[in-house]
Amino acid sequence: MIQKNIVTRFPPSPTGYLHIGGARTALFNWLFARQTGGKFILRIEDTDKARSTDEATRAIIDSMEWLGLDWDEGPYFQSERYDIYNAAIERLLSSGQAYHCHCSSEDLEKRRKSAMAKGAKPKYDGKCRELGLGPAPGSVVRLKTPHTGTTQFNDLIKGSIRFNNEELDDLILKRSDGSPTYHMAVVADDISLGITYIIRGDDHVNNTPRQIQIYQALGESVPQYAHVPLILGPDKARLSKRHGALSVLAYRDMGYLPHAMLNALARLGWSYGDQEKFTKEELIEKFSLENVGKSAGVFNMEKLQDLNAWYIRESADDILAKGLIPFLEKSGFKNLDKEKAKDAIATLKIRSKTLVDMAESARFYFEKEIIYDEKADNKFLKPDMLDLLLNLQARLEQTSIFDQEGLEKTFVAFLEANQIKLKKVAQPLRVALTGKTASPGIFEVMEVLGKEAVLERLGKAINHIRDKA
RNA sequence: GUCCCCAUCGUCUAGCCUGGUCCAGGACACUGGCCUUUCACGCCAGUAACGUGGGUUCAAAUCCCGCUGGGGACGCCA
Repeated sequence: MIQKNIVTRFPPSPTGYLHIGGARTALFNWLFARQTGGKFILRIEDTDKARSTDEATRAIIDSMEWLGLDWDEGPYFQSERYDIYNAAIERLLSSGQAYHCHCSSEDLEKRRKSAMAKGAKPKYDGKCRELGLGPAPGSVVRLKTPHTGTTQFNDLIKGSIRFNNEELDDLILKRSDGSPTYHMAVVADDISLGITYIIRGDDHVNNTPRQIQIYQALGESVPQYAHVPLILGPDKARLSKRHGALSVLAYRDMGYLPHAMLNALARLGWSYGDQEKFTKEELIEKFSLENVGKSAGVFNMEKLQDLNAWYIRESADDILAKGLIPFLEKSGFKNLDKEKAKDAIATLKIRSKTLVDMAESARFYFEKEIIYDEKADNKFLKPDMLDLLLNLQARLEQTSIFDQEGLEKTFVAFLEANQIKLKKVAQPLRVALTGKTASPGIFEVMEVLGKEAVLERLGKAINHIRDKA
């Protein structure tokens, strides 16, 4: 499998954000290139001027960068490469492999419809094929394709795929406005960039024989193809906007780690035995087109979430801090104490599914004033706890060692003296310190908060209980 | 409609090429239990699938054919 000079590419059209299907295609191309020591090229297919935007280009690049999919060349912009396409069209024209066609698009549309109505495949009828017409305003250039025989290729994922040439028609290479069509631009670009492996979505299978015919007409060697099955929505229909969050960047904003995303994307359609989790290095080492499945799959958000939770647990605190702080800032906590944030993260990481989640549960650490959850307040901050809490307050005031170990010792003594179980004070204290009934371990919370804040919050809770009585 | 592709638990998948070791394995989700200062984590257990009909064979999830179902493509979009 290790070959030199392997070149792959990812060619999104900047008509929208990068969605998870595109991201997976990019990932597979990237993995294949990295694994073989080849090159990975980014090319922006912006020949459709009406629909392409700079904003979309930006979003695609941001997404790639967030995922860590770096490219060796590019981004190339097709809109800047018309010379290459025009040269190819000229070559085809002068060798008689292409011809000028004067049929109008309205006319063609009519003929397509009537063919469909008759139950035939709507294809160009070849009206201008043998007319030997020259260029004219409004005319296009078409490829003169073979009518007989078959066009076949060996797909690296799906195996041998064969089309009867009579199914294919004379596709347009150059539009009436002079711009190249998608097929022409892709093939000319892939030739000029030396692409050897084309890994793309399943929806291009039908385009492949047409593109192969262009390679053949140009006398160029055809690259290897690998068509990756599409990603479907939960309703098994093709993924679309109505399925919700599709943009890669949306997952970033929901607090997913890029590596979790990468791992989830890789495992959608590809597998390596029973292994579920892969480092980037393992992905590069173990990926293979051979192990990409043939059938379309549904993107499983729950699995992504599980993966994300796992990677959060595994990540170092300072790395998580970098990711988390923007989310905390977004919810209004500016100029945070980074050390405290790191300590907070250490207590939160095993119980957070996403960074958004974590930022939410971290609030109490940074909040000036604890707001008690109503139910928690009613259940645990009751007058009959007053004596015990006062007793605890007194004892904590005497305590100088405020780390988990020291606190545990203090509590053991305190519990023994009062003949109670930890359970009895832990919940009221938790509510006093965090406002909620669920939080990290009580000693962890106390250590991160520090003696001063603990006593302050405990004091407030005591006053709050007194107000009730 | 025509062409192309696909078909294992709810979902992602292993197994299929090289039939027997598969009354089908893993993961997520779900259910129950254990652990426990709460919530989690962790651990243990459980529910759950070879679309269907035929053929080949001593033997089929695995090979062949039909059917059904799903997806994709049929643009001067990419």
